[in-house]
Order: sequence, then structure tokens, then C-alpha cells
Amino acid sequence: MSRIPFSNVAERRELPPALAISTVIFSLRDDPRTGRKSLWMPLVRRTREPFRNQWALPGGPLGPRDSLIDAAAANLRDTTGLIPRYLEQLYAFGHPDRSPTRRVVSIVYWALVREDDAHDTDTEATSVLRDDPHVAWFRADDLAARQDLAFDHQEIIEYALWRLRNKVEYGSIAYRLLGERFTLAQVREVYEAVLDKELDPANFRRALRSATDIAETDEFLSGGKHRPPRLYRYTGSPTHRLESENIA
Amino acid sequence: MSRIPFSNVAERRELPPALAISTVIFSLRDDPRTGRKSLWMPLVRRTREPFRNQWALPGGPLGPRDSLIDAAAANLRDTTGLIPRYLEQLYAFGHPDRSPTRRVVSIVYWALVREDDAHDTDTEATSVLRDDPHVAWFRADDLAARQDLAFDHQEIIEYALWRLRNKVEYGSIAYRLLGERFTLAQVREVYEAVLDKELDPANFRRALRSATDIAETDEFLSGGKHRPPRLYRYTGSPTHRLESENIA
DNA sequence: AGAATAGTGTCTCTAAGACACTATAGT
DNA sequence: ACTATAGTGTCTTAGAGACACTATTCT
Repeated sequence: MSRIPFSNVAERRELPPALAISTVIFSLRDDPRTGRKSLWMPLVRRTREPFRNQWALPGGPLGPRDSLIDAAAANLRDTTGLIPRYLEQLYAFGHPDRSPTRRVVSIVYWALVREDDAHDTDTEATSVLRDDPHVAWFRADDLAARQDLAFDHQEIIEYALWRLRNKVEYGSIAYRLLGERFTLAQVREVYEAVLDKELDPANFRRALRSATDIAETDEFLSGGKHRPPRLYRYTGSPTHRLESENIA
Repeated sequence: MSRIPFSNVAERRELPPALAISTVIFSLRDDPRTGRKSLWMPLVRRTREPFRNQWALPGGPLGPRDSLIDAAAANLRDTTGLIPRYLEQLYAFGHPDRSPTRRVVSIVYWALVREDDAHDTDTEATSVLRDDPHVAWFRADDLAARQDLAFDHQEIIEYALWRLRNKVEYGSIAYRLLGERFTLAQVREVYEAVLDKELDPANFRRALRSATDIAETDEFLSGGKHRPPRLYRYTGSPTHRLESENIA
């Protein structure tokens, strides 16, 4: 289908636009550069023209019986092996020239995956050494500045990053990156990584406690070389108005 | 194309999803019920199955060389004769069963049009009398509660209304519904209509003045039976991160 | 003068941030 | 005892809302 190369514009004009689903995936990882956690994102290396061998967002076709969000989840699993903890529609990109061959409209989702769901793949450096594997992880901030990604994917990533940062300040997105039980310091780590700035622990704690969607448990996390922090758990429900099940 | 009726699921399954563009259009009008202004919206009466004779959002196909936003603007002009003062992508709706015949993915935009650009069409009551014209205007709040609209358009309208209300509290959307020069009371009218609640004139004024995107002019609006208010003008720029030209 | 809205002043309450201080684990 | 983080208290400041008061036009 998208294999046929189109040599002239007239021919291209006749075709209806193709519809694709892509996903911007965020996860938290330790950042060797800063020593703290930061945002990372997996990309796939394209095996076909256009943009062969360049990095791109994972994506694919829309299954005939899948809702858009199901298609995004399925494709995300197939291309990266990941299961999202959160999944929300980002935007539909449809500029006529965003693909040099056939016209493609991409409905893009963005996803959060937990760090421990996603530790078995490489970063770009190791990936390039290890004979071209399919998937590699990149720092989100780096990608937002790069110029060598396929299609308009750099622009898409920039926008997704902006959306994530906005959303974390309101919605209860942050907990999707954490386990069932977590300390308030871990929540703060998420915020600091996403917003890329340090937050006052005392004030942050108060702000979280007054937001009603977390509850304290009777458990504490021991093992650190300091007073063991209390564990909390998330009690709220989905955030987005549509897609009320944004994945558990 | 969408004329062919599909009698069984298997046949339907073979087809790629069709892509459509629709628009939710908001305008301000005097509301005879309350005496104040409120939000109204034009719908078109469907002339074909499915949902023949029911009211629906204006929509149509994606032109082969148009960007999505251009397609929305073009379609809006063709079906309703209106030119939007603001236009932003709302959401892509793609549930497999949202159309009973062929599968359709709709990329929906929402628009603001000025009252004086849009005074030559009817409300539903007169429309029904006048032998079925194409377009009629409805109160947005009423539509969000109705059950007899085509497809999932009622849900789409609800979501658009929610988005508009959110956006007006932040962005500088309100000025799009006003002319070049306006009084602060007119801006307040817009907010009150959109949010459907009364706002304190004194505090509202202060809030607006401290938001830097309007400037005072030397003119005043006389004619009322009271002290003439100063006229202001909008100095800010587009609001949305993408689509930096959301229509002048 | 009176009605009506424009526009200003000011008080209160709340939330955010800065930051000092106390608590409790590990070593 | 010392260190590191957990967790509390409190001061300051900025903004939101309530509302009294003054200004200016029209009838």
C-alpha cells in the first residue's frame, strides 16, 4: 500500500489521505549527566523509505475494529513491547507535505510508562554499537532540539513535552509513573524531572497533601540512611474528560 | 462513496476508515430567555442517511491539498457561510461504531465567530416553520443536553463547550468574539455568557488590566444613559501552541 | 436631581514560597 | 554523636473576591 512510490504530484493528488496512529512515550530514567532522574523516550529506527534509518516515533495503521486509543495501545505494544500506564490523545497532524510520498494524517497519542516496565532496552549510544536494534531510548530534552528525526516528529515531540509539563501541574498524571505505593519524595522527583527544576520539599508536601487524591498508608519505607518516609497511595480517578479509561 | 449502504460487517471491515473534518462553531447572541447574551451554535440538517433530517455539526471531506485547519475553515464557509475569528483543533473522534454505515474518523475543530458576522440565519423554531432550511442556530447549553443529534455529535458538543470554558479562563479567546475596539464591560459580557455566571465588574476590570494583552485607546463609547466607558483594543497574539495562525 | 454604569480604594482570606526548626532513622 | 532526609511551623507576599465609594454621562 504505502510501498508504491509516487513519482508526480498529480498521481498523489488522487489518493485519499492515509490515516496513521503514532505515540510519544515518556518514562523516567536515571540521567548519568545530572545524577537525577529525567524524561526519556523510545524511538524506532525506520527500515523503509522515506527517512530510512532515521529515528521516528513508533506508529502504525489503525486496526479496522479498534478505537483510536486501542490502536495506539496495540501499536505501542507491538513496536516497543511497552504497556502504558497512561494514554491520551495529543493531536492530529495533517499538513499536506509532512510525508514526502503519500499524504498521511497522523493521530498522535502520548503515553506514560513506568521505569520498571521499561528497563530492557538501550540508549542510542549502545544501540548504535549493537548492530542497529529496532528501539532506543533518548533524553526527551535532547530530542526536542534535534533536527534529524523522521517526518515532523521533532515538532510533535516538542508539543508532547509541552503538554506533559502543563498536565503535570494540574492533573494527577505524576502517579502514573510511580508504583502502587510511593513516598512524597518520589512524587517530587517526578515533578522535578518533568518540570526540570527543583521544588521545596516542605511546600511541595503541603501542596500534595491538600490535593485530595492521595491517601496515607500505615507503611513506611525503610532502608535509607535516614528517617523512613511514609508511603502513600493514589485514590483519584482518570484525569481526561474523554477516554475515561486512560489505562490503569 | 459514502452513498453505498453496507449490509454486513465483513464487507465493512475491508474498507479503510474514511476521514472527515467537522467543526463546532460558537457565537454570542442575545438570549430571549434570560435577556442576557449566551452561547449559540449553528447546526446543519442532514439530507442523507444515516441520520437523515437530524441536526449535525457542519462537516465534510478533507481536501487533498488543504491542511487540516484549512479544510475546517473551507468547510465552515461552504456549509454555513461563516468566517471564523478563531479556529483550533478539538479532538479526533474515531470510535468504530460512531457511524452506522462506513467507519469514519472525524477530526473536529472548534471555532468562534462574531455576532455581527452571523446574524442572517434562523433559530430552530423559525427554521422548522420555514420549510426546512439548511442551517439553524441553537443554544449551546440546550444542545449539550439533547439526545437527538446525528452520530456522536452531542458528545462532541459537550466536550467543545468544556474546552471553550477552560480556554476562556486562561487564553485570550474572549476578544475573538468582539470587534476591533471594545469596552471592558463587553469583555465581561463574553465571560459571563461563556461561563454562565455573573462576575464582579470591579474585580474583573482589575484582572483584565493586569493581564497585559489589552491596551486602552483614547476613545470612549457614548450613547448609553450613563458615563461613557473607555474603549480598549487587543494587542496580544495567537494563543495556541500549534497552528500559530488561528485566523485573524 | 436621579438613574445607571464607569471606575477607584480598601479590607479580608487564601495560597505560594522562603526558610527555620524538630523528628527519627542509619552509621 | 553525626548525617541525611522526613515532616511541622511560621512569616511574607501576591492575588481573588466582597463591597463601599466616587465620577460622569443622559434624561
